[in-house]
Amino acid sequence: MAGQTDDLAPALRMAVMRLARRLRLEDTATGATISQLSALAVIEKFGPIGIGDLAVRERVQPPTMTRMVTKLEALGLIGRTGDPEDGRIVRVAITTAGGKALADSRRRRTAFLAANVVTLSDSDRRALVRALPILERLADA
Amino acid sequence: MAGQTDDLAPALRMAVMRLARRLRLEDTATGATISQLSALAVIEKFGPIGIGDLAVRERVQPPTMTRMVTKLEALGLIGRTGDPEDGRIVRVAITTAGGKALADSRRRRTAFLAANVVTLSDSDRRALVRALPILERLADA
DNA sequence: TGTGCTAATTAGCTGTGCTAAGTAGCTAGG
DNA sequence: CCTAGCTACTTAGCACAGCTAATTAGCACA
Repeated sequence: MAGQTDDLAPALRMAVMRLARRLRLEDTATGATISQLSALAVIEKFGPIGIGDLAVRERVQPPTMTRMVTKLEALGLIGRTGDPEDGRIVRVAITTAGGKALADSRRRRTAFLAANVVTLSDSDRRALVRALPILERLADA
Repeated sequence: MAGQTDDLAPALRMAVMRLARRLRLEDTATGATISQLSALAVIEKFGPIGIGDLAVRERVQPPTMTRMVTKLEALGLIGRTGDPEDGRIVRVAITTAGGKALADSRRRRTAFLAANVVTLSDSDRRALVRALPILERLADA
């Protein structure tokens, strides 16, 4: 048992990286990429939001977010609006097309994982449900 | 309960991607990158291995692996050797420098996750231990 | 011999991360 | 008022890692 928990961090690390890479592959049909859609989801949730705040939430440097925002805007999925009170701030908000794309892609992107999740036993699924908030906490640590 | 499991796939997807991105950031001091070290670990484990097999194991296309191998060789972490029986095959094996680098980096790379894992309750840790093989299975599905 | 298959590579594209440096706007002190 | 410094974003340029398409080299077999 000691060995199990001692090895937990490296094993978890490897499993998460592998699964992430696997999930990344299941994208591609969408037009937008995983990272773009992740940012889009944050934009949808947190309304008109500044580039810097968005970068912090996505744990990315501002220039990276500028580039992603530029691409999302070119795709018509978001709109840039200036802040009326502070001319330095550029706020971005999701468009109706963006919301639709997000909903569509959510369904599609989840398909691979869902298809495999349904093959799990109830016990395994419960274990994942239990582990999920812990993973989220680790990601935000 | 139904809601929990219905939402499992998308929520898990998001958590895994976020954690993976976070882990990627904790690298960088190493000299080699996450992907390179991941490949290096496979090379260490599976001895002299062909580029194609390596690519399959890492779920990557052959050209990607060729490039990574080239870089690892330039760093002196692996060596290329031809297969005596089949001239098409290029086998790679880890060097002593590579083994050392791998051991060093494993310690370092795991630090972030380990540091946060120790703050978890025993119950949470057990939940992760339980979920780990399931994540691995999903990654390999 | 030569045809077809396999393994690896090369070439070139895209996306995503970074840092450094530049621009535009706000804010506070003189 | 105006300038000095700070903040927000952008631009420019680098590296890595994924991909596909096309090429090179070697094997196998008729």
